[in-house]
Formats: sequence, structure tokens, C-alpha cells
Amino acid sequence: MNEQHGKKDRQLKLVQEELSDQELIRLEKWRKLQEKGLEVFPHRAEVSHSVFEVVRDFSHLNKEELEGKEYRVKVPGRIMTIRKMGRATFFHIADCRRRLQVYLREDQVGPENYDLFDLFDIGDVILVEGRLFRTRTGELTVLAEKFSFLAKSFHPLPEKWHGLQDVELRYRKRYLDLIMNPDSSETFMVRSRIVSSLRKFFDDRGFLEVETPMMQVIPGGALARPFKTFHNALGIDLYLRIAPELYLKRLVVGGLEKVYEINRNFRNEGVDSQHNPEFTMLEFYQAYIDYNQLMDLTEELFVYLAREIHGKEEFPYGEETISFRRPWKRLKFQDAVRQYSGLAPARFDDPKALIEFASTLTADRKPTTYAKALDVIFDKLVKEKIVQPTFIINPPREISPLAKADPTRPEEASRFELIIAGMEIANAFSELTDPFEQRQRFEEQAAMRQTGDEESHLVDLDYVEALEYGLPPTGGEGIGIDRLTMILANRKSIREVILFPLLKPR
RNA sequence: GGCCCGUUAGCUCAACAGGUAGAGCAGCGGACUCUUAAUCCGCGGGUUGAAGGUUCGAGUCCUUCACGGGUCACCA
Repeated sequence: MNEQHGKKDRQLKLVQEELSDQELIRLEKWRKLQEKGLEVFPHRAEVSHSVFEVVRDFSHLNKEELEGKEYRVKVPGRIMTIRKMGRATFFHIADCRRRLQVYLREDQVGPENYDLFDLFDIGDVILVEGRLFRTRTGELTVLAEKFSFLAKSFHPLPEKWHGLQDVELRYRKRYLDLIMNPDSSETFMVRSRIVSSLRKFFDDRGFLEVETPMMQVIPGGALARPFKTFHNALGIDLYLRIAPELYLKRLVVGGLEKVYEINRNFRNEGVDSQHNPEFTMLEFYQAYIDYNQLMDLTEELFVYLAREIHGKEEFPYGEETISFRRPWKRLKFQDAVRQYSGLAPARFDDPKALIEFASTLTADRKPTTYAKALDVIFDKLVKEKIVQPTFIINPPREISPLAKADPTRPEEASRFELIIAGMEIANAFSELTDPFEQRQRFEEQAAMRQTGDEESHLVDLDYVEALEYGLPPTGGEGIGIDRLTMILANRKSIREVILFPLLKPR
């Protein structure tokens, strides 16, 4: 950089073309700071505590204890409020978790420095150095001796009392949401703790964390429409993965008996309060176990998470109280549909009547088979009625092309879906390991695709070949991290648990 | 993609039946050395999401569009 060309000649131009009076005033303040030669955007800061750490480490000390021993701090934070009273000023600085009051007195810092504070605005990031005391009302406060810029804010912050309410702005400018709304920051801290707890849970049990392709030649492992892209050098179409499943099972073939992956999946489908085109999935596979053991492991995992996040197994979700207390309800898929669909038994048992009924529930997904009809009814009528964690077991084999069939009822899959608060949170099964049967299932799916079913699985012979080398009995499960976070952080929209949810560009 | 709702000052919100666009916070000026949604006095701030239309007159009614929320469809 050319220093000669630097500060003074720099254009005072913000991204927004039209500036409000407040923004013009802030630019003017910045110009004055330049004239005074003050560093507004320093390279580093000598910090002793964060705001959170000050509050955490000193809140237990009373007035006398604080004044008896001199506790000095150098703490960074964003100015959130200013209360000026002539020759003294109170203001709060904040990090993403806590606020800390600062007391600035002219007789402490000198008239010149005190007047300098007029060039500081709400929103500026500053460093305050001073000693801790308690005010008359008992609030832990820094008596400032020095203060300096860490960054100037050229735009006014949203209103201090109501925060940032505009939902669209909260998603588009998430940083403002995080600055203004502690609940939102808290949600993302919960999310982070969930992910690290998941890693700890699986690491402690000897699982290996792996990464498998996000760009795939044949998008498999789930029934969904993929995003398509193109590799220039190779001249081939590639697809963003809809699931990592088939690669993870290849690893189990390779002898990695316990593997998991936490990463993004991409599905080219609609966007709503439970769906974002990119979402985070945990998938894990363990050799030698079946889906019954997976249910036990799942209960164990979720109880662990609830304890990590809430300290107990019950917690609120909207109007409901969710309980992870074991054992969880296990309900056969067919029985769930029978119970909750409100359908008379005679019609339920008559495939034609059932298909007809299911057809009335959906516009462009007309079921053609008994199994698909059950699936539609489950999605439309049943799922939303299940609030407490419930394993819906043994759905039709036909809609489970990668799962083993039940040994005694071949029309059913050795599979479960976990429903909580009306949402599908996990999906798991005893993996289909027989290469001949897998190939046949793929071909059945291909036949369905021929008849126009876009949701059918593509044939992946490379995967079948892997099975031909021998996949031991394996249980595999996928858990939707975004939805799990919704449940544990008490959020009703998936956009509230994804930092930057997909929005149309403005 | 369909339907319903929303979009007004930097932010949070008002504006009756179509009749001069307001308030609080924030900002600016002033008073104030324990305030905390500080207080008190004064001041500035708007192409009412965009474009058309109806009307003497549109934030308000109509049409189209954009973005968002809800819901249905698809999906997890």
C-alpha cells in the first residue's frame, strides 16, 4: 500500500449511495479523528478480559472486595448505550454474550480526553482500560482511565430497546441480529455446543470422523432432486450431494467399522420453515449392529445432548414440553398411519381405497402403490401429530431402497424414522448388504423413474460393486442437525438456526 | 409455483371512511460528576418497497412487479 496516498486522500464513500444525516455525521467524526491523528482501525489490541469474562470472574465480588484490591482490566466491546451527564458519562459496552458498564469522568481522564468521547458513537468498538468498582446501585462497572478505538461504526445501530425486529434484515444482516438480539446469539452458541457434543459422543465411542465427496457423479443415498454443476477440465456433470450415505458405507466395506460425518447436504427443493437448500446432516455407521441397537444408541445420544444443553431431559418447545426420558415410544409405521389417519379400518386394509384416499391429500405426488399411499398419509396427517420422541419403525421396503428387508415381513424395511415435535429428525436402518438384492432394488427404482417418479433412487453400480466385496452387517443413521438445533434451542423456523439461510438476492 | 398477509424516518411502530405523514428510540445543540429504556429544554430528519392507474386529492383504492412472513404443493 502507498502510505503517501493513504489516509487524507481516501474518499469518504460508504457502500450505500444515499446517506442519512446520522451517517454523514459519523463520517464527519471520522474525518475529525483523522485530523487529530488518532488510530481508528488499529492492527491489534492489548486485551486482558472479554466483557463476558469480566462479568463471569468478578460478579461475585462485593463493593468492598472490589475496592479493597485494585482489579484492573483492559476490555474490548461495542458501545451499546451512552448516558452523558455533563462532566461524567456512563455507557455500556458489550460482546455477544454480556454487557458491562463503564464510568467515564473528566477528572479521571482529563478534559481533553473527556471531550474526545464526543467522537465516539453507539456502535463503535472500543477498548476500555480501568479498574472495577460497584456503583451506588451495585452494578459492576469499569472506572475508565483510558479508552481507544478498535473500529468505528459508520451506521447507526437498531433501536436499543426493541432490537432488530425485521425478520428479513435479521437474516440478511445477521451481524446486526447478533449484535442486537442476545437470544439469537444464544441459539447459535447452542448449535455449536450440539455439534461439539456430537463429536465428543462419537469420538468417545471409537468412531472415526471422515469427509466424503460433496460433488458426486451419481447423487445417491436419498430420494431428492440434486443441484447440478459442471467440471470444466474433466468435462463432466457433477451433482452436489444429497447425502453422504453410499460413500460412508464404502468406508465400512474398507474396514472403517465406525465412521461419522457432519457436513452439508444440498437438495434442490422448496424452501420453508423446515427446509433450507443446504442443510447439515450427521450420518454415522457402525458395523455389526442393527437398527434395534441404533434405537438404543439414539436414545442415549439424545439424552446426552439434552443434558449438555439443558441440564435435564425435559425442556420446552413452543407450547409443549419435550421429554427425552427413556424409553421412547416405538410405533410401527402401518400402525401409526392406522391410528392417526382417522381412516376406517376397512378402507385402510383395502389397497385401492387407501391409494384413492391418499390421492386426495396431494396435488402432484399421486401415489401409485399401497406403500407410497401409506407414505403420503404419514407425511400429511400423521407426522404433525407426534410431539414426543417416537420411533416410527418398519416402513414399507419399497420406499427404503437401501435398507434390509425385515426377515419375517419382507414388505417392511428394518428401518425407523425418529419424529419429534412433528418433524423428522433422524432416519436409520439396518443397511442392505446383499449386493444382488441391492442391485435389484436399484433396478426397481429405475423402473419407477421410467414411469416418471423423480424421487426414485438412481442406479449406482460402483456402489453395488463395493457391496460385492462384502459389507458386514451395519447400522446407519442420519440426523438433521438444523432441526435438532430447532428442538433444543426452541426455535420454530430452520432459518433461526442457520446463520445465513438462503434468501433471494435483493 | 398457488393463496393470504406485510413493506411508512437509521431502528421500533402510529396515521379513523381517500383530505396538511406522526411518536418513541437514535441523531444534533444546550443544562447536568452515580446514571442505567437517565432526566430537562430546543432542533433537524420521509420519493410511505418500485412502476402504472382511478380521483379535485392516494401511505390508504385498483393493476403489475420486487422482497419477506405464513400456508399449501415438493422435500428432510
